[in-house]
This record gives sequence, C-alpha cells and structure tokens, in this order.
Amino acid sequence: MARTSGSHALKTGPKVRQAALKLFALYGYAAVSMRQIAAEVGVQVGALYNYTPDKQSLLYDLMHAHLTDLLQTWRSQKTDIAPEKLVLQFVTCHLNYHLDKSEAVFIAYMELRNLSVLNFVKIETLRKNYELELESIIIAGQRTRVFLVEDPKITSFAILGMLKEVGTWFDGEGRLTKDEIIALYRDLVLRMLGVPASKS
Amino acid sequence: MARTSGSHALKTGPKVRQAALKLFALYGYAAVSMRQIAAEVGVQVGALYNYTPDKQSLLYDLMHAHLTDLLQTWRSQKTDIAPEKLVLQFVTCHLNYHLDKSEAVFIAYMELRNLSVLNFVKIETLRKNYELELESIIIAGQRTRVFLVEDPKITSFAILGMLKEVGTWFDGEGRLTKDEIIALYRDLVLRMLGVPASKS
DNA sequence: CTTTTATCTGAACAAGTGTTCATATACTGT
DNA sequence: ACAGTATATGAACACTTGTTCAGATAAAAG
Repeated sequence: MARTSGSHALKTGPKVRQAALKLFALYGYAAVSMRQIAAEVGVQVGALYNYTPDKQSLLYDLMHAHLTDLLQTWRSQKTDIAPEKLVLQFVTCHLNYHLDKSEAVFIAYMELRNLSVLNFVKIETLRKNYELELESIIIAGQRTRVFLVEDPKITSFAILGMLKEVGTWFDGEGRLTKDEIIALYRDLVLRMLGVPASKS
Repeated sequence: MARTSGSHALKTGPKVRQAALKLFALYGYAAVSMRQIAAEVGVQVGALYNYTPDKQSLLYDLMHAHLTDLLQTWRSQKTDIAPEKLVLQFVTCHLNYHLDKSEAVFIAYMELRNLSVLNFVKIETLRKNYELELESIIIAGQRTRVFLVEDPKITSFAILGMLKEVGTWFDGEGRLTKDEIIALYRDLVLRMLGVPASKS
C-alpha cells in the first residue's frame, strides 16, 4: 500500500510540526526518534522526509518560527508610550505569549545546544533581538529618571529570567488565574525598576 | 589485555562521575553515550558498569549528590538573624554555589525529564525542600512587616527564577566580577521584597 | 611464591538510530 | 477515461545504542 485515502500535504505538514513540537517539549529533542514523530502523525517514517530535509531542520524550523512569531507579536502591539507604561505592556505581552504557547517557548530555551553551529547563531540573534526590546525600554526609562536601576543589562536579564520561570510551573489549574499571575509580576517588575508603588 | 597499570577504583569512580557531569552538562543526558563517557575517562565501556548499575542511575546520583550538597551547604551556614539579613545571606550563598558549580546546577535543572518516575519524585522533593528555605524566610519577614509582599510563594519562585538565569550567561570573564553581580542581585531581591533602599 | 580478589578488556547482543529509495497508490488536470 | 504528479509505504542501509560477560591482568593477602 501507499498513500492512505484522504491524505494531503496541507494536512500532514502542520501535523508533523505539531507532533514534533509536542514530543520535543515532552521528552527532549535527542530522546525523540523520527519514528515516534511518524507514529504521532499516523504515518511511516519515510513520509516525514517530504516535509523536512532532516531532523535537525525540524528543530530549527520550530525554534525559528517561534522566535519570529514572538518578536512580531510584540512589535505589532507595542505602542509609543512612556517607559513605565511600555514596560508593563511588555511584561503582559510576554507572559500571555509564554503561558499560551508553552511548548514552543520551552523548546526554544531547552534545545539550543542541539542546534548545529550555524543554526545556533541564527536563533541566538533572534533571541538577542527580543531581549534588547526590554533592555532598550529600561535604558529609556533610566534616562528620563523614571527607572532607578544600577545596571540595565543585568536588570533586564533578571526580569527575563524571572518571567521565564513562570512557564515551568504554570499549568492553568493552580491557585491563581493567568491574569492574577500577570498582575503580580507586573508589580514585581516595577519594584525591580525602582518605580514607586501605586503606579500599577 | 585488561586492567592497565596503576588503575584503581578509588580513582576511576570519581572520574566516571566527573566525566558524566561534564558531558551531560555539555550535550545533554540523552545525547551522550556510555562510550563517550568511557572515552573521557580513558577506559572501555564495560568498565563503567563497575561504578553504576546503568546510565539512568548515573544521572540520578549526580543530581542527588548536587541537591543534598546544596541543601547542606545552606543549612550549615545559615544563622539565626532577622529575615532582611537572612535573605541576603541566602542570595549570596545561592549565587556563590550556582556560579561555582554551574555544571551540576545546570544538569539538575535540565535533565529532570530524563529521570525515571521514581527518581524524579525523590529529586523533586529535595528541590522543593530547598525552595522552601527561601519561601519560609519570606513568610517570616512578611509576618514582621519588614517584607511587603503580596504572595510569598510567587515571590520566592520569581526570585529563584531570576537567580537561576545568572548561570546561563555567567562565565567568569564578562564585564562584571562575581561579587559585583551578587551585589546587584542582592539589591534586586530587596526591592522585590519591598525593603526600602540603603539597607543593602 | 601462590592464591584470591578487584578491576578492566574486548567482543558480542538485540534493539534502535537517521536517512534513502524503489514502488505503489490516490488525487489533479486534461 | 487517461496521463501525470504528489504523497505515501515498506524495506533496506550502515551505524550507534545500553548492557552483559567470559577471560585477562594487576594488586593484595597469605
């Protein structure tokens, strides 16, 4: 047999990426075999190679798609407002994205070392671009004295690290809702930036 | 041949754990083979099984040793002082440990999903115990009104996440020294806890 | 020196790896 | 109805995987 009834590339292609996303997030890139991905899709191994030249590219494509989507999401919704408001917009956007698309986010953090050198550089560049979005907000606020920070780069790393942590425990079924969590982190960020209370 | 001259279990045992630590941290547990570890030690594959029943136990032992060491390090040096001072002691201890033993720390965060269910539960328990050390400090400070926090659990997660991030970029050769970095983070932690400045 | 024990080698095992490809089938356009 | 194309199968490739074990060697014990 070959080509079971009703199957199309337009359906299989996304299914492959979705299966890889799920399995990579669950077990890690190195621990997942192409046969496991094929089984998740409901297809034989060989068919996968109609949609990716190799396993490595599958990982890279997932990470690249995620990071460009993240960057574009933020850049399309950020507005031209004062730093102390803009930074809250960033935190909200970042957390909403990270809590909704936790699998892609998780892979992007965890599987960097499984990229080829060339692919790693490209992904790292995208990530740096995103991180610079926050850092530049902090620098702008520092210049206008609304933020009291000693070291903008460390502060932005610290904030991003703090926000990243949320994805490791949030599952939508805990004590707090997503919006409550976001509110708590917005407050923490303002404190780290030295903004007096009652602003949030 | 067998047993090359001058080889002893007392030397090979630690070498195996050290090689596994290094390679797991570098490439990830799933991506490292027993033969790679053996090569790093300078021995044939079979010899490894004099020191571990299987690959899984090797990972578990590394993580378990790290976490008990971390817990014991903190508990042996924490003193009976006020929360606003104790929390700084915790941050300093935590960062010093994490920046010095970055490989073990990294593995403990990254390789949780490669543990068997039974081993995962044991490791998770140890980690929770450590995290509770910080949370209980925060709760104590909240009770005496020196910390102004809305949610002690979220705040402690946020702090630990922020501190964890440092290990991903610090390499001892950057713009800042270890002590300068620790000072910056001590300040950030106090801000997150609502402690007025000039305390650090 | 001889015996015992601890440690390592080297080879083997069955199973799993990513990837390729001839072949077969279902769909598309004529 | 027919030809052509896109998409799938299933088997094969060479190689790597974790683990086992009989046999060899070095150190320790008597």
